[in-house]
Amino acid sequence: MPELPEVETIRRQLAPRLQGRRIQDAHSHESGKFTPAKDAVGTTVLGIGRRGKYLITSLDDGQELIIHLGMTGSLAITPGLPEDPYIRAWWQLDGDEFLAYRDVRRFGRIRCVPAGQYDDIPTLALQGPDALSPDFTPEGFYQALRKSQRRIPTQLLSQRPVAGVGNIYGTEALWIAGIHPAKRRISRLAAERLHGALVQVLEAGLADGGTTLRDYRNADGDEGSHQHVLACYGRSGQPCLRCATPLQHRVYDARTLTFCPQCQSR
DNA sequence: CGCAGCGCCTGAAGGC
DNA sequence: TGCCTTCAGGCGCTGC
Repeated sequence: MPELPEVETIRRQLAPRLQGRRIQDAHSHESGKFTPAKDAVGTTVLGIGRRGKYLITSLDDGQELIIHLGMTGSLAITPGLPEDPYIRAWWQLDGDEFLAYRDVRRFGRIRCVPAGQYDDIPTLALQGPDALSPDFTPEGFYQALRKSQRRIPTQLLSQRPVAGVGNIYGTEALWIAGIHPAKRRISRLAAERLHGALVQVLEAGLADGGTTLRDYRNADGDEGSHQHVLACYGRSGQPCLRCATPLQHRVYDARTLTFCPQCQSR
């Protein structure tokens, strides 16, 4: 699933190739999740940014084209239109190139909105500071976590205390910080540890070009490599890399969380 | 307003 | 081999 490192990898690849390009035409799957793709036709791309897991493309008519990749979304610039039943939207660029949005499970979402107007995209409107921005501070993170009584992993996935974290990197960070996934309140010190762990795992994931478990591909169609160094996610039953205790997994709030029963205390 | 629960989706994997 | 069930889970929506 594309989380911050995967989305940022794609953003860095697309930015130089999309900037200044005119969008000649567009087409989308009939679902309302994707039909706003057409609203970008006739505009020119000014630049492409990112907030959390949202790609935000600035257009020269004052709109922003907003893309969330969901679980299985990917983007690629192609010389023609690929024969692929899972292309849910495409934009035709000048020079007969296409920006193609592929999403097998259709959990992704495309919107076109006046710049900065995110009322119709609640998660984007309400999300916290991007995890790799200077606005993500240990103290601010601690204060944000204190506002909710939900379990810490659930809070992370809500995007409200911090933006860009999904189950993979969240699971890794909780393992590094030694925080049990059932916890609802953590100390200031633990919040500082979790803050540091989140930055650490997200930067490592980005340096590895993301995590490819099954679907994720970058804009060149390549896999990431961070799946080879995951310490906790997907390793239930295998020995903890710190203490050799077998890792366990349990479902909390409809999400599977893997953790070390020894190192991650309640 | 916070939050729990559900629905959206489809391919892969496991059981029989 | 083939059918069926389960699982993966980010996010929007509904209703308490």
